[in-house]
Amino acid sequence: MFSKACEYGIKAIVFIAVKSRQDERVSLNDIAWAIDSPVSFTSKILQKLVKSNLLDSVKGSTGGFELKKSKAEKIKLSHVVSAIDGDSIYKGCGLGFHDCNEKKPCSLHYKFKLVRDDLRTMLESTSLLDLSNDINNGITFLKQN
Amino acid sequence: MFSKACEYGIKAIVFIAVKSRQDERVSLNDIAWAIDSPVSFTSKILQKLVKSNLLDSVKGSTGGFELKKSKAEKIKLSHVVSAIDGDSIYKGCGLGFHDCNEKKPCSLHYKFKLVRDDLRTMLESTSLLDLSNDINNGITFLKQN
DNA sequence: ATAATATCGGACAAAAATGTCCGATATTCA
DNA sequence: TGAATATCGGACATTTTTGTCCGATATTAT
Repeated sequence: MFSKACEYGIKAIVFIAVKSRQDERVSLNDIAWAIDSPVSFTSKILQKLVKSNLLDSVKGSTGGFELKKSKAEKIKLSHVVSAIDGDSIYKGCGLGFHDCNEKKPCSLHYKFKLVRDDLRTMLESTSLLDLSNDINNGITFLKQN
Repeated sequence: MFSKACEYGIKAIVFIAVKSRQDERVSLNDIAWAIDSPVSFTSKILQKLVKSNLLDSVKGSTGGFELKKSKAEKIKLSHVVSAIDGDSIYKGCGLGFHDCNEKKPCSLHYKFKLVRDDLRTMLESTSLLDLSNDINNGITFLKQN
């Protein structure tokens, strides 16, 4: 479904959202430990999210990553996925056609569209705030052990 | 969403289903032309589907690939996807956890589960016969041009 | 100032997915 | 029987994804 990079990216930004709401800036190492991901690879993904303006980073001794509070409810999962994997997973054709639509539908079009639009709605309506709330309330987790 | 191999695999087996219902056996070259896919790569994918017992192949001069008529309505998209990509796309965790469930749900679990189960239902209820019907009726296509 | 510590950026490495090539094998037809 | 033609199977090549390493840069605290 999502690439590994995207899985790490979602976990990372959600973890940052959780910490940022209590004004804690987190370092790359903290993040990688918290979500159980390879440090250097995670670094690349975070850089991409920073460049996409979804995250803020601070260099130097007490630096790290943070999410401006005002962004937590504005940033949706769709933005994160789009920044890393692109939007074809929730907007594209199931069989990979570039130009598949009602006028010229691929073999899976009608059945796939329903599912894909559900995915799209889910991604576009779920905010980082929503996800960080669930974690704060102990309902969900970012790490298995 | 699906791998390239899986996209080709679905197109290929649907094309074979269409031809097989009028008792036409099709060659690898015909298939690759019909679905606009790289010939040798398609060959590998078809071999996998044959080994998974979703298809039958016949060697020799008038050989090719065919789908036993009785199989067309029994084989669902889920079987094809599972043979090529595995079933994690419609059964697995959205964040890649091996052991994500109601007891220990990942951050995306509840929202993702709804979409994933829709996908699963769609894949498990759509048969090759369904898809070949739509093509026969000129409703859908396997090739863009 | 300088040392410590953090991200940034580019080069590099390994693994997986995608795609190619060709000889071996099986079947049909003349 | 032998030539033609199809899939099969393995080795190989390319591209993308995943992951590592390290010097450069920026910030903080001593």
